[in-house]
Amino acid sequence: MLGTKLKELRKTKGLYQRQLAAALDVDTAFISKIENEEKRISVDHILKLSKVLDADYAELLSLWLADKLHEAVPDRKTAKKAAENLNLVLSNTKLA
Amino acid sequence: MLGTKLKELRKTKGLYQRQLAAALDVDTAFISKIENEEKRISVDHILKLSKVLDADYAELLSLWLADKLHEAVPDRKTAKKAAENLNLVLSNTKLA
DNA sequence: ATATTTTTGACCAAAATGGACAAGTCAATT
DNA sequence: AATTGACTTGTCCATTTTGGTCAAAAATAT
Repeated sequence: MLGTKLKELRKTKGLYQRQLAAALDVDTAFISKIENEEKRISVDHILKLSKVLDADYAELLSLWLADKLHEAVPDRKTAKKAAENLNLVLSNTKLA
Repeated sequence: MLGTKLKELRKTKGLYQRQLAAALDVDTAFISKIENEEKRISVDHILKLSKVLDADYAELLSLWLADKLHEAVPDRKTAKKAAENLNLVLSNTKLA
């Protein structure tokens, strides 16, 4: 999910992988793998990319989270239930 | 979050760590660390524990997910936003 | 045809995971 | 005060995962 989204964002921005690679200080092979969901991206990379791509960080994060969830819980219904529950849990959590 | 919840569940069920350890085929030291949030628990362990503890799997999963999220995104507000977004993402996903 | 971009496959070091084991602590009994 | 049972803590280890690199191949313009 996230990789595909990143690729879309990059394309509509008219950027090359090379430019994202520079922003993260990695090579383009790595970017390619991220975009094709072969490698997972770390959260601080997401932060940087959200800036370069002018995208909403939290939105990208939610895709990252969705990937994690689906990886761990293949059953979509259960995953969905867990995600709904997550919001309940978090809304009962006081913010600092 | 999850470890603490598991400990509570175990206590109210009047079980010993020993019994959970048996269910997962690990030693009690490991259970102790899970309950005290020193080690992360895997998803299939969660499944087993949900049975032994007679708890809702999806609910436990949501705590597992919350832990993951907070680990990766220390900022609570951003985490919350991402979690909300997650539901949007998942509800637009067709179930198979 | 050739230049540029992207993908693929093999590989790697470093870190994280999932434990075991021994020894220690803490309460409750005896 | 000695023992027992439940839990915790520290150290250690093998295996797996992460986070990439590099070279070469394949697509895609030009």
